[in-house]
Amino acid sequence: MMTPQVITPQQMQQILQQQVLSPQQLQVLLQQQQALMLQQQQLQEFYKKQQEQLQLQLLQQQHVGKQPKEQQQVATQQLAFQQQLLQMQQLQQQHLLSLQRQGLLTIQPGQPALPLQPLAQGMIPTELQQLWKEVTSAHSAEETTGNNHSSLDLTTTCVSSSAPSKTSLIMNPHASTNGQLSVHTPKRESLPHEEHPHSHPLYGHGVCKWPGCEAVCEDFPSFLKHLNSEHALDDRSTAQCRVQMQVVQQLELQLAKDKERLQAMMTHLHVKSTEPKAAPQPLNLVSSVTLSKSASEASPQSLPHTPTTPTAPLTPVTQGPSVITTTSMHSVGPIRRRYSDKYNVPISSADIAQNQEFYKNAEVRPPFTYASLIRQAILESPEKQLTLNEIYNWFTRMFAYFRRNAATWKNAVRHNLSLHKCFVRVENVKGAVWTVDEVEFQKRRPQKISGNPSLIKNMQSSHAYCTPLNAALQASMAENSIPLYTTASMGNPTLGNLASAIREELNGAMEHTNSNESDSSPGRSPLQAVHPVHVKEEPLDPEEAEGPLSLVTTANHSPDFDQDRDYEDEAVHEDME
DNA sequence: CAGACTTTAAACAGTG
DNA sequence: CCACTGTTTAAAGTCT
Repeated sequence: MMTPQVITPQQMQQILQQQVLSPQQLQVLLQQQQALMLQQQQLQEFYKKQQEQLQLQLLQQQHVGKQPKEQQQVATQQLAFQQQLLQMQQLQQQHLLSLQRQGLLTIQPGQPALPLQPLAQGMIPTELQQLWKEVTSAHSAEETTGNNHSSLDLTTTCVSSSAPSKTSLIMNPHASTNGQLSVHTPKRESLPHEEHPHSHPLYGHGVCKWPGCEAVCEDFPSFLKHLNSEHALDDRSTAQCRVQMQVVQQLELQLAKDKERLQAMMTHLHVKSTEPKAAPQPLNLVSSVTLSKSASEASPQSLPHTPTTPTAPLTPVTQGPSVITTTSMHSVGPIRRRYSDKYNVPISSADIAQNQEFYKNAEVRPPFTYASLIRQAILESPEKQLTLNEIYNWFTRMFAYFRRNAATWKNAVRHNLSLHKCFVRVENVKGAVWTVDEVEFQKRRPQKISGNPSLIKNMQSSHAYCTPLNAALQASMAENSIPLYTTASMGNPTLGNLASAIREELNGAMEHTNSNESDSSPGRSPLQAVHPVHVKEEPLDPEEAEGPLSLVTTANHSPDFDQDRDYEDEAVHEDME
């Protein structure tokens, strides 16, 4: 019941500054959001039915094609089909969740979300990196058709090819209200809460399901009261609606794509099912199971004591559509992964910098070693030296992930400082500060980042085993998510710094080449030029909140920003939101 | 398989 | 005594 995807007032402000909806627009959006919930249910049903339908068809095909060999092929294809369908189901949910969170994090309303450009492919947090890679390889052919994000004509794509009449029947099992699947523009009459007097898409299990809310409401009237008071037509709600709208758009876009894909598969099987070539993803039927399993089981392992992810293991992906949890991050990101090994991703500092915004807001574990992060923290400082506490502060400032489990990662930081020769402790007038011995650091560059065992295990279980199956899902996630990350503000002066550090890490990990540009001039990435601010201020005073930096992270209790202890308690606070 | 490396945990000492 | 800092050891896991 944690609500990690809280949208902070500051974020709200930012969003609102971009654009504000008119009440009319808001109305429409509200309806759309409600309809989205319905859509989800309908689509779930639809996919299930569709799957059954497919099985029937394929069985028939088997009967027709007598030869055993042929049957085998068909069976294989069938399985692949089932995978695809399962994928789509999961995709629906995952996508909703993820986008919802991501959208809340970094969406910039004024900016069109649709130009799906691979802006941040190198630095996409955690799985998104993999996702992106797989997208670009597996999905690259699919040119973005997605301008008509608003139309979800299920009836045309999937259905038409094979079983038009039947599918349309099963499409909406509880279509008592709208007869056909009017996914696109929800009709007033079809709103769920009008079907059932006391059911509301924004209300379930005694909690308000307004994105980021989850206030407890004992009964429906109190919920309505809450809804009217807390989510009235104001700036905040407006902005949240905007976000939700983008979520919907992305979902629709993705769905359209996957439908297309499915149709292609179906068409392919229908027309030439005797073709020697097997289905696209013949390998692992288990993977669909594994996917959800790994998502739910691996998470607790990877974040053993992270109060932020309690819902991850507990919330199966098959939850109701309106449930928004940390699962939305799809394994919550604790997967540490190098970007370079398997994929030679060109990495631009822009990518990195843009991604930093993500890490500042999302509790995703940054895919960098402690040593790299520490080094970067130090190099970012005006005098290339930091006290331990300042390093702590940098971590919490720059990475939402490090606002929790302070005992753990702080210990790790200290451990790294002591352990690595590249970190040199210097006695200062005011105490001891830590510096970086760049030579030493470079020495250890060539080796690869391995990272947390459990994390890696997690990654492997979910990636290696499930890769083929996940392709579509991942593709969709990546495709839709990436732009969202990248739209965030670029004004942070330290972006370039971290960017360089990260680039550093990447360079080292990739080729171990040309590693001088970044390390010798830590803050001088192109991005930094835009914002020359930071480096000047408060070399030693951790209490001082640094203007641009603190605004996102401090959300609920900005004054205490630099006191890490607050972050440990943050779970409690955030739950109140 | 060994070695290098990272992460996490924990014990311990010194200091204010 | 406590909290913080810093050092050190150990275990577990990955990667080459």
